[in-house]
Amino acid sequence: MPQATPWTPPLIAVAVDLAVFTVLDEQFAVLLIERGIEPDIGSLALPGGFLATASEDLSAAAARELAEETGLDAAQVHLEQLATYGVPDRDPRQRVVTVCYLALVPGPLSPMAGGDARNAAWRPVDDIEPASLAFDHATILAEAVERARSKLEYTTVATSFCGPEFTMSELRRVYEIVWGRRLDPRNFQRKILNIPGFVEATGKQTVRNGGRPALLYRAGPARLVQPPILRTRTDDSSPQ
Amino acid sequence: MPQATPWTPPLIAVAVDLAVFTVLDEQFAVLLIERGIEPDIGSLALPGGFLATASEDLSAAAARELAEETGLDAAQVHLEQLATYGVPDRDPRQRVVTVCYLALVPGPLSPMAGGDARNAAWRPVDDIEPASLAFDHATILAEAVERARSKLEYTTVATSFCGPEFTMSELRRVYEIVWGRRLDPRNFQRKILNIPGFVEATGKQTVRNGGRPALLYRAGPARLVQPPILRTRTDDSSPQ
DNA sequence: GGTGCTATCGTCAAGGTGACCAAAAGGAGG
DNA sequence: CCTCCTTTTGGTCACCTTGACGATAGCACC
Repeated sequence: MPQATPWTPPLIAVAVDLAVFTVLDEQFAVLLIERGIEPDIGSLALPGGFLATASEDLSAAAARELAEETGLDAAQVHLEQLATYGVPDRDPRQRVVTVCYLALVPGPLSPMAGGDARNAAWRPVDDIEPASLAFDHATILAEAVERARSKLEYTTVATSFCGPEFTMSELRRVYEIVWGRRLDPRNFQRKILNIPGFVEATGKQTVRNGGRPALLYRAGPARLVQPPILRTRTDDSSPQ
Repeated sequence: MPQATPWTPPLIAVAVDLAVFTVLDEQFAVLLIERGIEPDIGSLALPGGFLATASEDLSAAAARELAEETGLDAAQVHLEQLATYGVPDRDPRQRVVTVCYLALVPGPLSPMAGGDARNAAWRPVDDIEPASLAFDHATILAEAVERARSKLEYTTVATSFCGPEFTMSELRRVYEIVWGRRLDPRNFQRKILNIPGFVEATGKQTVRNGGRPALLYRAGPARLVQPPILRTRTDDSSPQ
């Protein structure tokens, strides 16, 4: 603790890491970069970096990194703090405390457009070998995946994976892909529509080739869902 | 991001703050200290401090602070990371990033025994004026209170507020006091006993003055509760 | 027009929940 | 010993949500 005597606290490098998720190509995917510098050169890692200056805000740094990697403005995506990781030897170079953020971005609209996409790529979370990740990013990624899955239960963030307008089927596919479970279309629609403020009808409907046109919705003002939409172990477990 | 050029990341003071909660005297209380040094001298604040050395682990620092303030070993209490706060001007002296931890300690057994209890005291959370708290601790405390309340819904941490053995009524009082709601004793007991691993019967029962003796339970191995125990807005809202 | 596909509405039984009655098991006081 | 009061515990019942699933609407293609 600080004293009147000239004791000064130790100074530490603070970084911000991002776990950016999307639903792309019928798969739950995360943005990973291939490291081009030591240590762990060649390994996969979550995008991130140190604070730019000693006075940069944490959330501002997260938004800056997100913009650099995906070209997306933080106002358009869901961005929240996940946790902070600071085991002393997690980086062999020096002591680094990293504040990790969770970002959910819409699917087809976000192929790293405008980002300085050196070697960043979307990877399906089910295909990632934990051992191929640098530092302690396997642990971070596992906690981020679980956070994202549970967030779908008691919040409306699933709409963050969709575009500004979406059908009930598209929203349901988000749940099915992220959870890896099949959901009944009729029960799902009943549940969503019974939650006040989850979605709002736009009045429009899709024009598609084959099948009845679907009504289009946009995200509503509600953020929390109570009671939650629980992922039960029933239903089919094959998402596709 | 780090380059091969001799760019070095800014170094920042990292602190650990604690939101230590207990159920004491039929009230939901948090441990606060009265600041003896500038800035915000005389204000109330969450206990905490800077990392002791540049190589101290974050959770180790939290456990050390907890032991200093309460004399409790971290193995006996529930201790989890809450969030990290790093707004640039939250401390007027210098840039400080603080990792806040949430601790839940048992009730009568923890009156700062053994701690260097300078001016630390339990304060009922309902009696705390937000403006009387230093720095951004009012925000931190509000989020910690909400985290603790919601944790009771989907985990078994409520047993952390009880002693090693407790009655169903004592456990129910924890929920009632933390949530500020009355709960039906019979429905509560049915719900708890239907959750596998929440509590285990000890076979013993209380010897008390008046009323039927209550069975004694201890905490079970379960940590997560599914489906959650929801705090509905029904029931009486007066906890006492 | 028939077929196939998707979306949407409705029905029904099973399980969980809140509200509440009733009984068990002790102490205090007459 | 009996009654009253207390607290704990077991049980019932109506209501709601949920999962499972039948049925219909609306469009494209052949």
